[in-house]
Amino acid sequence: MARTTDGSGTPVPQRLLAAATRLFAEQGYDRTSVQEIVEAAGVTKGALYHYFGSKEDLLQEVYARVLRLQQERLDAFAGADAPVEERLRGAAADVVVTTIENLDDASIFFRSMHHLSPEKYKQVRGERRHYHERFRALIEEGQRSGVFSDATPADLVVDYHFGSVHHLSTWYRPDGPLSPQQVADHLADLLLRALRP
Amino acid sequence: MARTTDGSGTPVPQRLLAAATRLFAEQGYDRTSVQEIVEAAGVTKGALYHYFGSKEDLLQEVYARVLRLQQERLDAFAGADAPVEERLRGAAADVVVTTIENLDDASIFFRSMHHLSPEKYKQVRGERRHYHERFRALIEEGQRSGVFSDATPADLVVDYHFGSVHHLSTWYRPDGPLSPQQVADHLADLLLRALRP
Amino acid sequence: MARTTDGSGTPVPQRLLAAATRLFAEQGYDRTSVQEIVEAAGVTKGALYHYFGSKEDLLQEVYARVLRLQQERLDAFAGADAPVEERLRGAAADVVVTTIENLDDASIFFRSMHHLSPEKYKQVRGERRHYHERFRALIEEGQRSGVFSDATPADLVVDYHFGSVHHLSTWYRPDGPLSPQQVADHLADLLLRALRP
Amino acid sequence: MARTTDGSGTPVPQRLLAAATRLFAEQGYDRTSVQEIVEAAGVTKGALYHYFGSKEDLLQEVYARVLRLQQERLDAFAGADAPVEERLRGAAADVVVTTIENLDDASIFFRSMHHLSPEKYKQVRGERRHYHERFRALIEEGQRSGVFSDATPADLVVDYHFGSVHHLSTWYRPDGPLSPQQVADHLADLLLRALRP
DNA sequence: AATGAATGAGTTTTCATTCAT
DNA sequence: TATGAATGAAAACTCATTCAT
Repeated sequence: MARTTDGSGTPVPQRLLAAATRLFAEQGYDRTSVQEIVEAAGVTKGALYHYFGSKEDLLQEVYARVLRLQQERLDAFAGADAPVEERLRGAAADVVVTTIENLDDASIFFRSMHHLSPEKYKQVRGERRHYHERFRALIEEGQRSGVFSDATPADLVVDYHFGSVHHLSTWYRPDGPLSPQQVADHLADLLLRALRP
Repeated sequence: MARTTDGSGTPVPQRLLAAATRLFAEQGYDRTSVQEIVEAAGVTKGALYHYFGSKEDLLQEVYARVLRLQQERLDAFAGADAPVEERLRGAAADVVVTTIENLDDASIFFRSMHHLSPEKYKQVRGERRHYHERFRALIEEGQRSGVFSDATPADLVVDYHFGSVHHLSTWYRPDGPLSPQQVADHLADLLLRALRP
Repeated sequence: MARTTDGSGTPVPQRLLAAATRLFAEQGYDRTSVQEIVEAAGVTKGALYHYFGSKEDLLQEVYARVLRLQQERLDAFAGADAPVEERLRGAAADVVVTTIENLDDASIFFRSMHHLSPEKYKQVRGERRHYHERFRALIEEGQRSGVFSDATPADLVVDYHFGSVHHLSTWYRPDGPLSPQQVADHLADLLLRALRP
Repeated sequence: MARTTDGSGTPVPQRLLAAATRLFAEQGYDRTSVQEIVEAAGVTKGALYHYFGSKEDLLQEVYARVLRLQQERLDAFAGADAPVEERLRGAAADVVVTTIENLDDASIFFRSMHHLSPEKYKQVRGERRHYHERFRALIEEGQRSGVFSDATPADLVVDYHFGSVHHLSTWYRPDGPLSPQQVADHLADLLLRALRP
């Protein structure tokens, strides 16, 4: 019975994480008080500090979850058995779809990363860099094999694409004219067209 | 004379604005206290509140300045007497250069916009939309005349490019290998290559 | 036990309320800072805001207590089994005695009521009106039965009497020549003499 | 041209006093800022401090005006050539009428007196006491000659009546059913009825 | 595993007053 | 006679965190 004092049956730590994610996305990290989080999760402050060392830990947990998910998906697409342009297109479109499907996490990621303490920030940045490098390797592979133009450094191309991914949380609305998959296809298409030799 | 009590000769409001811009960019809006701003500007809190109604007004002033500047430059490029692909390339590269030259303003813009009160937020968004529409019109003009591919809606193309512009403040470092102009040329190039029919 | 960190054994909220009452009466609501209140109560600001939502809430609590007390006493006197002139005399004298015995509350009541926010003010006024109406009903009862003169509207008579009650905090001094009961008897006497047919 | 920079032709000090009176009555002394006063009067802060030494001086000026007026009127009524009950009735009714006609001044008087510094407060209290004594003398005169009952000390009777006068600003509304004169007649009547032997 | 009272340093903002001009 | 920039002290309130239970 412990850990699940409300009707939902969801364990307390997950309830806290879900509440924090929503509130951080809606109001920003600094504007969200610990009090609001525990109220939204239906627990008390003591419970939060029982499971998480600090408010910042909560934020880091959100990141950890997102990073893990995205890295797994990228690995799957990049390691597939298919021509490089198909693998890149698949990965580029997939990150768009999963970002849209977790827009809250994405908003938090790009808005609140700098609220982490230097050491945690460094760690997250490291994992992020690793992710980017995997993506870049895909582009370089295509450039070496002549499938992609090498007019632009692969680094810059990666930033060009991820810029548009970050930007999604600014403009994408679920009730807009395009489905997540349509947006993803368009953005992947733009990337591949830009890379045509 | 009362307006320039330190050696610089710079009027107090401008000193405050400069200090606030730097601090907001470095630490974020919420993490910057009014106390820090006035200390950096070498005045007292009373002086700040003599010129600005609130901390938020200071933030809005930063925006107003950036928006004004960018709108002016876009108008100049878009209205030039040249083929549409040259005008688009010029505008697309210019916004990258001026963004890099004012990276502080840009960081603030994309990170702290949501800290404005609803009404001020709406106003800034409105001006921003106007700016985007001017840019989109350029792309649509090229699509209609067949110079650009119309495979992707112009709206999405605009967001694709501005995503990368916003993203600059995340990765661009003045001591990196590329000059602002080189980055700008590469990004404009990617845009125009993606638009090739 | 956490609630009684000083020697007195009195719970923190009551200590705060007592300190606030005394200070509001002595200095007025606006002139009393939250800092002064918590110092007088021997706690910290955080503790105050743990129990009371705002400084204004503290003020309203003072009112609530007074209103409750006075309403109870009036009900007892008005509902007694005795001729109307005795019931009115009893009630009129009693409100004087209890006002003198709680002069601090009374000063606050008549000086600081208008410092409440419009909604809270309205609520207090409502309860106050209810109290006045009970008193007026007593006078009207006597007027109808011919025991009291009806030369003056009952409303005005109520205001006449309560004017003098409010006024007590301006002039009454515990070390003066008259005891609370003597003052009460005199004022009730004036009221009943004025009502003689 | 100096002293009358707006269209009204009213000298600046009087404009300031009028603005301050209205604002003090509406919002209370502490809640009214010097800035609000000068804006309402259409001048700047420097002008205010040119004419008045402090915000408190403004308050004292309001008092001085009221006290002077009321003392003059009381002297006229008390010194008239008429039976004492007519003189008392006249004075008692007159103070009600003039209070209603200057309700702003009255509100300020009874609410903000204690905001004066100790020395100014003492001075105003002194003048006020002098006024009360003149009124009391009238009652004592009637008591000695047997026209009024001496069951109640004259002091208390004065406080009884002035309590209701102070109270006027709490309940009297210009759009109510009774004219100032009617209210005055009723209250004077109550006083004299209470004093019947 | 969880409570909730209490802390104390921090926040933005207000304001009467001064003074060089 | 009047300006308005600037001061500096104080205001109410917030909040992440701790800890005895």
